[in-house]
Amino acid sequence: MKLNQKTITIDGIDKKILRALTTDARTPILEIARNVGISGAAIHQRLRKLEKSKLISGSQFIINPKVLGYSTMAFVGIYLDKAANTDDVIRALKKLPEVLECHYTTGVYSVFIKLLSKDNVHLMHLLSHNIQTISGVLRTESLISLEQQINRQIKI
Amino acid sequence: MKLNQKTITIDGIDKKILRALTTDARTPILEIARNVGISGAAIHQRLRKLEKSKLISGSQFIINPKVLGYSTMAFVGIYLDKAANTDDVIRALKKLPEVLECHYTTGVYSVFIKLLSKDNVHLMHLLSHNIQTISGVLRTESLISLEQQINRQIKI
DNA sequence: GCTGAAAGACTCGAGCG
DNA sequence: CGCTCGAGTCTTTCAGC
Repeated sequence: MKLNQKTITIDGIDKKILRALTTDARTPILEIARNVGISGAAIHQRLRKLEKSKLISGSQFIINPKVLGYSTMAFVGIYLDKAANTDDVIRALKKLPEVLECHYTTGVYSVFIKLLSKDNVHLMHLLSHNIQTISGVLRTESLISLEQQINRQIKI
Repeated sequence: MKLNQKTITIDGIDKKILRALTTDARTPILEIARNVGISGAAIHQRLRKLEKSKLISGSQFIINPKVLGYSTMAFVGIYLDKAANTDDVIRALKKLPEVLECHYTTGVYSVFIKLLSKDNVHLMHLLSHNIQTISGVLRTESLISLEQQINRQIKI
């Protein structure tokens, strides 16, 4: 398999490593080693190669927001006025921990965000007090996720 | 800090553990142990408690899609016809590896997805050949992310 | 909820083919 | 270059308090 950046080649062993570690970042490397039939050190070296190539950009434990009381996910399209400084708006959005993603987008919105709130009251408060009050924001359009059925990374 | 599920309490040490491991899932537990002043075994036990409470729902290595040639992220709102079986549509979307998220939503769309494509040609192909051909799908509206400035988890 | 100890696993350097 | 081997460190489990 040929890749983009500096044409790294990943083989079946690399794929097995990636599949194991994208499912569970704490999978014992020796367990993978036994499955593919090479030493743990070799797996470790391949991992460093994959990290160096930027194919792996890190690892993280996944927090379940529901346990923290965050049960409402919403997507919000933001309209900016012509004079708005988009960078300033992004900077203001970064300060809101509830904002998980923020995108410059084509289409009717200038900025499109994904956020988590505790409930609809909290969402309304975020919109009216924290987002619509940002200088340059004209208005917003929200889309509430009632249920998320797919959440995954790109397949390797 | 009181939490939702069975009112688990997490203290400052738990927060430090979580902050370390949500940043890098392979952070040595003994390093965290030295920072907070208790034994590695104690950290480990707290981790098991956090996992048991479902506050931690797993861990994963993060794949950088750009290195795989996936450089276009898009959000697609999907209109379904009245007779459409939403579950069947979701099932069809699950088969497309490019679809990373899928939500039932309020508002004009029935289903809202986030997807990754290699480029605009690939995106157009996905829309016209793989998504708009799903039985029940009336039409779609796309929003292309030109740049993603925020990508994070909820703050602990 | 913590510690200490032991077995197994991780990580890194050195060196082989 | 990709592999193995081995030494030092880290993880994980368990008994005990």
